[in-house]
Amino acid sequence: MDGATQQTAAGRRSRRRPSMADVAAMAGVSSQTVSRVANNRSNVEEETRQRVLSAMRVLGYRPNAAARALVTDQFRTLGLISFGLGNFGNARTVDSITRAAQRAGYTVNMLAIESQTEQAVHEAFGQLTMQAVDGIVLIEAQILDTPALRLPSGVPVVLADGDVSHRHPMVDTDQALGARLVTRHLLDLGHETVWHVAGPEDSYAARRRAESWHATLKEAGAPIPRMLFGDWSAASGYAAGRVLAEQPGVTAVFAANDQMALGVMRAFIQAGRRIPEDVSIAGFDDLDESAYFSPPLTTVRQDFDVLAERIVSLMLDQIRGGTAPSATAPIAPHLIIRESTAAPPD
Amino acid sequence: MDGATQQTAAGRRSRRRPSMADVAAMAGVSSQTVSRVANNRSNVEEETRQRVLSAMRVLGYRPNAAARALVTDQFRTLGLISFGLGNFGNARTVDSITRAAQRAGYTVNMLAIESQTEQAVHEAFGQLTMQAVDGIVLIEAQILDTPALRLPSGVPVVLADGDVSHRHPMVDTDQALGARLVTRHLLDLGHETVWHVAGPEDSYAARRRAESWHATLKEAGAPIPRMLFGDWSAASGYAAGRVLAEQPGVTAVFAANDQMALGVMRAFIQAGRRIPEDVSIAGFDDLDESAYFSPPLTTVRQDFDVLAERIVSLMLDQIRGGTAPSATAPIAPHLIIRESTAAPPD
DNA sequence: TCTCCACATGTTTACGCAAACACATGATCC
DNA sequence: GGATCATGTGTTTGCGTAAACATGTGGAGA
Repeated sequence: MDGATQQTAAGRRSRRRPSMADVAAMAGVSSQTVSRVANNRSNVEEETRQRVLSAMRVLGYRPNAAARALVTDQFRTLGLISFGLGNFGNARTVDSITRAAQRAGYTVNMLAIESQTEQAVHEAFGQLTMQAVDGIVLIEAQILDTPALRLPSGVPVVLADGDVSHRHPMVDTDQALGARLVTRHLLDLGHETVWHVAGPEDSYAARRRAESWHATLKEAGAPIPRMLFGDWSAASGYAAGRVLAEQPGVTAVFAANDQMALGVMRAFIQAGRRIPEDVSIAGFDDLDESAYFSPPLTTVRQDFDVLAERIVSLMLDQIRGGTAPSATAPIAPHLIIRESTAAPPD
Repeated sequence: MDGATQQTAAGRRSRRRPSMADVAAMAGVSSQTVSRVANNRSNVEEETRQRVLSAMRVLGYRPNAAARALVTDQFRTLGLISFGLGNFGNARTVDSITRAAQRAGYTVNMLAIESQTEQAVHEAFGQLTMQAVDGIVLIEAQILDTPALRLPSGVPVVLADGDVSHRHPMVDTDQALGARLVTRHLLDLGHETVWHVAGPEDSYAARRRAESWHATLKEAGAPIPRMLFGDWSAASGYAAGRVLAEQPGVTAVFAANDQMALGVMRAFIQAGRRIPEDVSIAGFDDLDESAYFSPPLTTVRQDFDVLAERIVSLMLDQIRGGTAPSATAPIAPHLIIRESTAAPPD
């Protein structure tokens, strides 16, 4: 009986991951010295260090992240709330943020939300603050300043491409400029006006692109066609494209992202309209793939890396300094002209 | 002087995030009762619970993840090592894993590695084990069993679409079956043989697709053309496509993923060859977008959700049970025939 | 009526680490 | 040659939480 108990205890003990104390015992030093070696402080004699290091190796020691974080009060992890990686623009953004964070020695803890409801954002936020993160990045969240959704304080937050908030630092792409560039480009080509397939109504980026398209047309005195809505997917672009392809007057379409532009192109081609001879199509994002569409897509290039760089540095400022950094100017995108746009047929 | 010190101390105290002790003091209960409320245990009187809850609200209390993890020994976070989200197939996989993990109450902590070198994988692994994770998922890592790269034990690991390992559970898509399906499809259409644009040489998935393509041709007694290599990107597919478009005999091409297939299609179209009348092109992955290429792409659909579901459940088995689960059968992909493939010209 | 038990709550402890402090030892300076 | 200092190491402590154990209360069952 006693033997069995012993064995169980031994089993349990050996299953337990080794701690500093175990390493210390084996190396014949204090656990504090082990700590010094683990954090490679300079004030440890070389011979001692080697002894500790080899004890670590033998025991397979790994520092316990929880204990360390409890003392240092940091995890070197950023929380990230986004709408999932299905949307390529999102995926690119998240990719860039991950890399930027990594360069700063941080990893990224992801949480995807399905919908843009206050409820969903709030829940995600709650879950993430209970997670081991030092700060939270919110992508494309536009409903933060509603009274119902008060983001809990005490956690550094950075907003990217979302609604204006006076309570948190933000980073933004100049969506308006991008939309203006494409719209003008199409108008300058000689098109009487430009149709628009917008992103979902609850997306802030989509709204700003649409507003700017509208303003640009108005400035130019061009007629303003009714806007169509998609959900960023190629399928929704295709659906919108079919509607547009039935209207004979359509000669230029600006889709709010490249995926939808792809769908729009497909619909027109299927309807027997040539691009760009019969109709010009432009997108937004400039995915790596867009240059290989048939025809290659005229679009607006976003600099995801710069965006990510800024997000991370704003985050680190808050984590380290505690100061609220000033807002930075929005990042300017630029127009990439390819073969999907041309002068209208006469 | 004393006043200043006082103030500083007070400032510091107030800046500190409130702990259970603070909530307990305000609610006039012990901190253990606060803990019970926080974990909503049943054995707390309703009136007490409300008192604690409101104290939490007033103080803006959030549980400290580090302290909690130190005691419970779990973070409810999975580490994930992949090659970045630039590749859409990867992005889809990561997206599915994130969602599957979320359903199980876990978040995903990402780390992207640039290259498939032992060094990079090893470093990523090291960094992640020091992070606050309960287990680590490795996607497409094929060099794990080299003697130099011994994954540290003590951390649950699951391998996805990677090299065979006898030390860790794995989940796999049946790459060979997928490649066989497309190749056979093209052969059955009447093509004399099928060219192949493979993924990078160091990718296990790419290698298996290529091997299966080769075997299928051999079985059918078809001539085996020299294989071209890409890096999964549309640009590399385009480069390969230009080479192929110069060879007049090419009537059918199987690209190892949809992005490269897009590039190949572009190259052929640019060379004045019609798809599928002059040449058939097929891909692998079935991105949502592939149905909207011009023409829509014949490809192999991978079920990323099932893959993710299995990965996560294998992970949880290890975390909870500690048992090494048996290997599951590879996930069968299936062929999606669209308009990019047809009988060869006569 | 007394015992026993369910229930609400409090007290003590351990988790693993790093900061703060203490203490030797030997070199360096006037 | 004693004061001063840098260097390597050990000891003590506290971070915030949840488990384990302890206590007190009231009601059910004999």
